[in-house]
Amino acid sequence: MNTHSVVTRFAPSPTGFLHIGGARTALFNWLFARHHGGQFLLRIEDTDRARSTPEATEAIFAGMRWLGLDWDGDVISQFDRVARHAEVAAEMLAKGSAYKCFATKEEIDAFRAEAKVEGRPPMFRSPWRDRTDHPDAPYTVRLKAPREGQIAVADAVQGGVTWGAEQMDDLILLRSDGTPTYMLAVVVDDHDMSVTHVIRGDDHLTNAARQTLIYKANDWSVPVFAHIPLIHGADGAKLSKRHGALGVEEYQKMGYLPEAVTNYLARLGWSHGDDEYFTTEQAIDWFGLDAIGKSAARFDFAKLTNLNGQHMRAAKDERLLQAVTDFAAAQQLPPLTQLQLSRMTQGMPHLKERAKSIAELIDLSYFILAERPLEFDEKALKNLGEEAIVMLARLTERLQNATPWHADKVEEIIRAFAEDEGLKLGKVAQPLRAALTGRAVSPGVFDVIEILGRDEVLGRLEDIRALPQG
RNA sequence: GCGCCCAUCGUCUAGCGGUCAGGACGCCGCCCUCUCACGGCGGAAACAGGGGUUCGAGUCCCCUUGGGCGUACCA
Repeated sequence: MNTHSVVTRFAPSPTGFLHIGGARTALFNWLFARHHGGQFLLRIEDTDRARSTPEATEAIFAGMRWLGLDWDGDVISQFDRVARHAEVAAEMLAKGSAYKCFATKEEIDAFRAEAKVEGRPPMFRSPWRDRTDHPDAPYTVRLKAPREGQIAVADAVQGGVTWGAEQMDDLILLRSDGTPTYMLAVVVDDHDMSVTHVIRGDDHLTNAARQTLIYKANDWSVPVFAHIPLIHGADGAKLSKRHGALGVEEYQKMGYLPEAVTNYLARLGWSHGDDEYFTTEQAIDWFGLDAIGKSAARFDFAKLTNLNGQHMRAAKDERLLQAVTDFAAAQQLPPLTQLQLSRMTQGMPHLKERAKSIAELIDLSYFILAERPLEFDEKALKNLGEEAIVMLARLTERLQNATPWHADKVEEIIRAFAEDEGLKLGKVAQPLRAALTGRAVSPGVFDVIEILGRDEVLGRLEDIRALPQG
């Protein structure tokens, strides 16, 4: 074990569910830590008391668990650390790397308004930066940012990025009510947690520069930054609910497998040669910051769905069965009966070949889940005309004597029947499928027959005689 | 406005000076076939534009255009 080499963290604010973008950020941090045998920490950025909720925190935990992103150690609450943040601010004040600013919100607003009119940068320049007189009034603690030179960030993904010092303002560390700002809290927490690699969305790139200033002011070592490109919607615009910026639990409800979501997310912005389909273990094996691209990716449900189909086909039957029951529970469907469960188990090898999601698999399982008499969809009905029903009645007689009741035996009988009737197999199989499944699409009829069992098959064949014609 | 980032098929991407610009999803056609799916074979489909550098540019530099992000006593 090499726990000291790499420490990453995921630091969501608990203001909503774990959306897909956050999930990918978490995934990258997790993959990187696991690849290096390091630690992956979880910190909840709950300093915004008004917007943070315990439900959201719970949703984030649930989402990460579902994806299999396990974190090390205890979850850190940023809010619990406000005293520590204030302490660091006090130290900076004492060292002179920060100062008390007595400017009021109104004064700052006025400054900005004036700057805009005069075409100057809207960055506030506090008059209190170099003053030593301290009125008895509320104040904020500001960083005394360098006014000259360059500030550089060596980003593992973006490369070297520099800003002129004139682009940096004296950002607020502590608000006038004494609470820390995000900028201070993140740096202090990451430092205290010994985070070595900060992997996050590239919307934070400029924050990296400002945060670097805080690290330097405290003589702390700066972590490796890796700003990964954001995910966009299918139309290239910012990801919204319409596009898939849903909570990860929504993906579960749509019937996606976590390993497929993980696979897809990993491929968004990261690549390993031409590999498209891979397991989470392989992703851990292969993952590295150097193979992360710089441009934003669009979310594509079609590809996710395809990957999901591949993962379903590769999944063990029992795992899929579990996913089915979980899915049913999540959808608040009635739990499966013993009979349904056993038929489902038997049918799984045939079902999973055809479904690209758990939802589709369940839909395809209608013939397993339904009770007699079946409901027939339109396409099934088209296969059950008068002639077909009479034909199936003749077939039923032969089927009754099938022994053993196995797909192979049944196939033998049906093929012989078709030949005797002078019909192509399809002319028999399609009506038969319709009669047995209520649909025009299903696993192979011979398999369907074996799964359903003699009594059920014969029963269903009898049922269709009652079908109204016309 | 200012700053920063980005730009290869519709989409995800490979490419790291010399390739017929490769793969995957999706799409189209054919095959397999009891339906569907799987699988197999084939096809259409891209280096945003313009300047340089170089014997040679998708690859390096500059500009334009188009996107994105940031510019809070939010995180």
